[in-house]
Amino acid sequence: MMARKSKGLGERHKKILAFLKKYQDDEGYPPTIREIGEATGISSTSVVNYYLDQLEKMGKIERQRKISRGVKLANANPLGEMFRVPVAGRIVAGEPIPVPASDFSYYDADTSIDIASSLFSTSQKNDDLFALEVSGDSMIDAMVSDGDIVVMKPTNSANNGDMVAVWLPEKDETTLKYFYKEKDGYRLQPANPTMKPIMIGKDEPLEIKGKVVMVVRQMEKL
Amino acid sequence: MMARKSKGLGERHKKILAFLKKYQDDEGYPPTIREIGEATGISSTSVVNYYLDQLEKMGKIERQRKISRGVKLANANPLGEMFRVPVAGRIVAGEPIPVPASDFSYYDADTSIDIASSLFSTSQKNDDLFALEVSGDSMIDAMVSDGDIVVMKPTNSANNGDMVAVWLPEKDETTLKYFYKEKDGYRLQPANPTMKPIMIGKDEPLEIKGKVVMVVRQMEKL
DNA sequence: ATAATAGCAGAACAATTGTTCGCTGTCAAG
DNA sequence: CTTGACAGCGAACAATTGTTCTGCTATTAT
Repeated sequence: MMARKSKGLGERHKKILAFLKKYQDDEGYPPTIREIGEATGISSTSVVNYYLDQLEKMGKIERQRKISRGVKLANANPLGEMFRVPVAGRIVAGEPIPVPASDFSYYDADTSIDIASSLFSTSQKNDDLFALEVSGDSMIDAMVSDGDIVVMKPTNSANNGDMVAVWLPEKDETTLKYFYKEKDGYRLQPANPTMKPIMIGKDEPLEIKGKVVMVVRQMEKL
Repeated sequence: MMARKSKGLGERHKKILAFLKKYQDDEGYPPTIREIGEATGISSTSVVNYYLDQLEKMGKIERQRKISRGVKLANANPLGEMFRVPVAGRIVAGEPIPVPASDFSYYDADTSIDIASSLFSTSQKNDDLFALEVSGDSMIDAMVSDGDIVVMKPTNSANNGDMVAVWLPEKDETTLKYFYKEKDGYRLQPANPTMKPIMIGKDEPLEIKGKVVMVVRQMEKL
C-alpha cells in the first residue's frame, strides 16, 4: 500500500533536514533529538537517532556523538567564504592610528565589514586583520580618499614595497606610504608617482602599525 | 593589585564573547558552560554562569536557560550574503570600455570577484553589476591606480555627483569622473580635488557606460 | 577596623539529552 | 508459511550539561 521506499531521501529525511535548518536559523543552535522528533511527528528518540544515522551516512549532516545538539548540516557552505573584519576606528593624518583591542577579537555588525576571502590570493591566516576608515583628504597621495576603508594586517616591521601605515612621532603625523629600507634610513614613497618620497633617518623614530592589504571605496550614498 | 574593572567589558567578558563566536563558527553549535570555562581559564562552572548572567544583562548575549548550549550572541548576523560580479575586462585610458555580454551571463571563479552584500548600504538589485580591472596609471586623477578593480552598474545616464565611466569619442578616451550636468553641457570632475574638471559641450558626444559603485584595491602580491 | 561586595573555586544536585535494548508490525522474497 | 530486513515505539540507562550552594579572598566603602 504505502510505497515503502523509492530511494534516496524519504519523507522523514526531508522533514528532519528542513527542521534542522529552520531550527538553526531561528534559534542559533541545533535542536535536540527529542525536539526533532516532536517537530517531525516521531515519537521515539531512537527513531530520530535512526534517521540521523542514515542522514549522516548519506553525508547530509555531520554529528558529534555524545554531545548535546551536536548536529549540523554538512552542506553549510554554498558560495565562497567570507570573513568579518573589525573596523578599529578612523585614521586621521594628525592622530595616532587606532589598533584593535589586542588579542581578543569580538565585534558586531555595527563595527565591522565583510570581505569575501576570494579577494585574497593566498588564503593565509587573516584572523588578525582589522580595518580603518579614512578621515579627511590627507591621504590622497596614497591614492586613498576620505571615507575609504583600508584593511590592514598588524605588524611592526615591513618588507620593501609594502604599503604601510606609519606614525611619525616627530611630526605628529599618520601616513600611508610604500616602505623601502635604504642604507641611511627609510624611504616612504607615496603611491602617487608624481609626488616625492619622505626620507627618514636611521635614528628618527618611526612606528609601523600595519601593512595595508586592501582598500575599499564605496561610492554608494544612502 | 588587580585593577578592578569598574566599567564596561572586563577581560573575561571579552574572552567569553570571543570564544562564543569562534566556537560557533568552528563547530556550528554553541559551547557548554564547561567548555567556555576551559577555553577562558575559568575553572568553575558557576563563575562562567556568573559572567554569562552579566553578559545577558548587558544585552551582549541571549540565553535559553535550562537547555544545553542555549547561548548565542545577541546581534548574531548570520554573516550575510555575498554575490558574484563578473570581471568584464580591463579599462584602459585609450580604449573603449568593455561591457559584459549583455544578458548572456556566465562566469566562473577565474573571471569574477565576490562582494559581500553588506558592503552595499541599500540592498538594491545588483544583478547587473560588473567589474573592470584598471590598467595603467591614467586614472590617478580619479584616485584609482593600476590594478584596482572598479565595480560598476551599467547605465546610460547619471545623476549629479555620481562617479561614472565615460567614453569620449572625440578624444578617444576612457575616463572615470564625477558627473555634473550644467546649463551649457557637462562637467567631469576628477576625484582628486587638486585637479581641474573637464568641460564637455552640450553637442559633444559623451557615452556614459556605467556608474562606479565601488573600488577595490588589493595590495597582496602572490 | 569592620562590613560589604565582587570575583572565584569546588562540589553536590537536578535537568536535559544522547544511547541502547527489547519488542511490535509490515512487506517482499524464498 | 517462514524469514529477514525495515520502520517504528517506548523505556531504561548513562552521559552531558545547567543550577545552586557553601566557602574563601581581596578590594572598597563606612
